[in-house]
Amino acid sequence: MKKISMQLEKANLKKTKHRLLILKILAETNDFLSADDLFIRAKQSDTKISLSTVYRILDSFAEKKIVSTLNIDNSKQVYYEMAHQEHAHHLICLDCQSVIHIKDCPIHDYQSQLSKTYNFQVKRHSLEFYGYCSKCQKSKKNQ
Amino acid sequence: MKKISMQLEKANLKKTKHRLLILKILAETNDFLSADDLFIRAKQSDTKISLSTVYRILDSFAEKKIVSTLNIDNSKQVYYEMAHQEHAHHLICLDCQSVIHIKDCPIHDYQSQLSKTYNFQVKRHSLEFYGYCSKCQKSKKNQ
DNA sequence: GTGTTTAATGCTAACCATTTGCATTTAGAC
DNA sequence: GTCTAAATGCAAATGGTTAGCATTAAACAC
Repeated sequence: MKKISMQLEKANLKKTKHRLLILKILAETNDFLSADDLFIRAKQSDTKISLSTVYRILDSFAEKKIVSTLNIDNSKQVYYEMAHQEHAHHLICLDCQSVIHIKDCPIHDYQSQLSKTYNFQVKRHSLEFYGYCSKCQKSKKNQ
Repeated sequence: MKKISMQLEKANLKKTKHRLLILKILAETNDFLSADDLFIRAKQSDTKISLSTVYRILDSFAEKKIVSTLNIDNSKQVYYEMAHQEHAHHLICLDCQSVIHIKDCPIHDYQSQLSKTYNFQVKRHSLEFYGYCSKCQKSKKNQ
């Protein structure tokens, strides 16, 4: 059995052609994609799909931790990628929207210290860096 | 001259009663407020105001750095507070939505290191912790 | 103060990402 | 193949935010 459909099996989700298609698209890219990005790519295959199905599939995948989501400040859309096993942070380019993954997490120790100081039970954190990627730094100089 | 209206002066914004009102409401609270929260509070004063005015005022305030914004993961609304001089992070309660400010920033050094490693020019970062505040931890236990 | 100019406001409709309701289709179990 | 619950398509609804345009009000000159 293919690795991709195994994910659905493990998650106890029915293997539908739409779910397999969305999984395949996600598996083929390293970028974060919005629901609409996925919808557009899915339509390009010969499978017919509706946008609400894409949303419903993404919701179920998020619940089962098959995908992870990224909320970019000041952007209204949610972005999705295949979930990695590891906790990660991101460098987000303000110009071209590209995202660089960082696997290293500098604040795990800090977090447990926080919990004590504020008596706050931290469940997760989000740490995102915004700025300009090397490509966009160059093109800005040339303007 | 009052401190509040001085902010408008410094920012080169006309002193209108609506702007002064929004500033006053922001100055009176330590919480983050959504545009709608502000709209509701503003209506309770005797000044007539429309929601689009609230949005426009907040946009101008954000541009002039009079307010700072908070984007909470999985929430569609933007939250606003009077801008503090200092960079801060937050503990956000998943239950009661309360926000605790943390002035300490654990990643300034890390950030400059990142810039070198990835040749990425970091302009800012957002670091938010999600979990349960002490009050909500207690009420969860009692359920 | 009055007049003038330009920005701010109110109102309504538009927008965009996302969600929902409901009828139809399909996967999976028998 | 039959059955049943879950998945899907479609269209309409939702919620936060933005835009267009006519009206009002600051700010500045006089």
